[in-house]
Amino acid sequence: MGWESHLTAASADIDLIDILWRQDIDLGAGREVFDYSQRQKEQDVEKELRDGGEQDTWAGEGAEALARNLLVDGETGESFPAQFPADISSITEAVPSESEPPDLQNNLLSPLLTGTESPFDLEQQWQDLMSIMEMQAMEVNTSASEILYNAPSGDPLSTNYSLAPNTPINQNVSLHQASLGGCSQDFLLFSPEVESLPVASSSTLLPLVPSNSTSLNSTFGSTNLTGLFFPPQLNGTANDTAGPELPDPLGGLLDEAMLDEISLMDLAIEEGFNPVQASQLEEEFDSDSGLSLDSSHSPSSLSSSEGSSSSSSSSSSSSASSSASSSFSEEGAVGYSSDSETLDLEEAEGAVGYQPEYSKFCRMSYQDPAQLSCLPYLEHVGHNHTYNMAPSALDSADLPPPSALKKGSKEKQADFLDKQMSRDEHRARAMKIPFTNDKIINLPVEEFNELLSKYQLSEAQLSLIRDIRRRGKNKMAAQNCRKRKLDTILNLERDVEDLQRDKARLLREKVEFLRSLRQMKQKVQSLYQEVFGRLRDENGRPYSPSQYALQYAGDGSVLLIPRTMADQQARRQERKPKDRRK
DNA sequence: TCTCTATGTCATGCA
DNA sequence: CATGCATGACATAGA
Repeated sequence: MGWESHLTAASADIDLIDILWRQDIDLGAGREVFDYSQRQKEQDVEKELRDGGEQDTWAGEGAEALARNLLVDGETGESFPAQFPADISSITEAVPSESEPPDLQNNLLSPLLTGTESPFDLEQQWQDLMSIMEMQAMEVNTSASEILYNAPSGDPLSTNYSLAPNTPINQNVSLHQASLGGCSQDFLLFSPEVESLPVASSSTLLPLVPSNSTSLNSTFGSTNLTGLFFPPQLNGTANDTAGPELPDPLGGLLDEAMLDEISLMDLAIEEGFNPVQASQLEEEFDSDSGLSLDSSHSPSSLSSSEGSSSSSSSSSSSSASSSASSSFSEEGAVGYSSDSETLDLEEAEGAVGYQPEYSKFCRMSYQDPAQLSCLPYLEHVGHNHTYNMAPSALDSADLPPPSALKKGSKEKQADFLDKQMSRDEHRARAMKIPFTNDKIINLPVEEFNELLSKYQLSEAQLSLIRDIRRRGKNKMAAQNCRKRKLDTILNLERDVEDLQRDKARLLREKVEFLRSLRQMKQKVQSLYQEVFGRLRDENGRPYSPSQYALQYAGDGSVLLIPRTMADQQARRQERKPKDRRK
């Protein structure tokens, strides 16, 4: 499909979003940029980013163009701002197309062409170019539907790039052999639309291939160089004239899944990374982390695999749990807080088992403290069973409650002590249990059984003791459990923070990679212009960029092919990744 | 009075 | 099987 049709539709079309996104892959712009629900919010950000300079322009230009109907490349979906560096704009204006008059091509000069440039320099540049292509091949080759790059493993310079034997224009002209005119003033730049060439067009082919290796297969598997060589600005100039859409081979360097997350986050990072804002943005990105998310921001880009912190957190929490448990044990907390509930004698005499309702119905004015003080177990009443109260605090906390002001000091104290006792302590007192709850609960089983054997206890007393022990242990267990749970939550929060930091760092690195990738593309582009501009036909005249283009074949050869064939091939190959995407 | 938090307790499962 | 521990669920007190 052509880009124009989509652009004219210009509505919220998913296909258009896909296209724009794909074409902006090499620009570092994520799919989110094209999300219409998000676009409005992002426009301001993008505007700021664009204003920030050329470095920041590329990231959001697709969406910007979509929103403003700016110039958008019909092939790549890439828009370009009106202001260009002079050299770039001159190039883009002159990029030839079928509808452009040929004389426009004369405006183009390779910016790198100089009369003093030595052939060695050119070779060096060509070597660089081939190296880049090889890198590209390694990344792109894995995709069957992707344009095939079968870069030669050998030294690129050792490759003999020659024209196909049956080309009507020239035969066996390698790039080395091609007459490299010095600084031709009327050097014509090529058009960026060219991508590749169909097999059937071999008769019109002008392959620059390694010696006799120009198989049609390799030609078929050739790769668009123009998308690689031309920066988005250049591609954008073909908007009005060009037909075929051109996938960017270098886009294959970037995993789609990875690029899915490029968006506001990246932009924010590139603007000047703010960890706090980044974290907030990440939360909006994130669909699975359980954090506050806004899926409307990027419905199509939500990566389904936000790093789960379960593993790390579980390990850390488990360790924390053990530490928490041990630390808790060190506290020796018994967990007896104030509880004024007590049992009456009736219960004390007749209680067989613990009845929770008793504490509600039997709230009573217990026995006279003076009497209780005579009981042997009362010597332990003052024992600090308060779970979270320091002994000194307990000792000094003898302020009587207002209700007890009229009572005697002894009574007040007893009342207070009574309130410090737990229900089980009250029950134990009521049942005349001859040892402390602390012992009941904390003694080891053997010692506990020994203790029980020392006394003649009724069945009711034994039952209560067992209940006290059970409840006491469970109380501590509950406290440990809650502390563990709290620690787990804290560890998870810490893990989330760490992961957010890691994510922000990775995004930062990604932006840097994209930036360097763009620079590399620009370099390759200039090298392409350099090489193409120095090619000469049998009459010593340069090839017209509107009619020919260089094409990188899978076997490492470079072909000089007619643009019409390349356009057809480009259309054919453009459909593949799109179908694959669906 | 309602809500929230801390704590105790029970039931249950596991070791 | 008894015991202890862990934990979810519920109840309750108190701020």
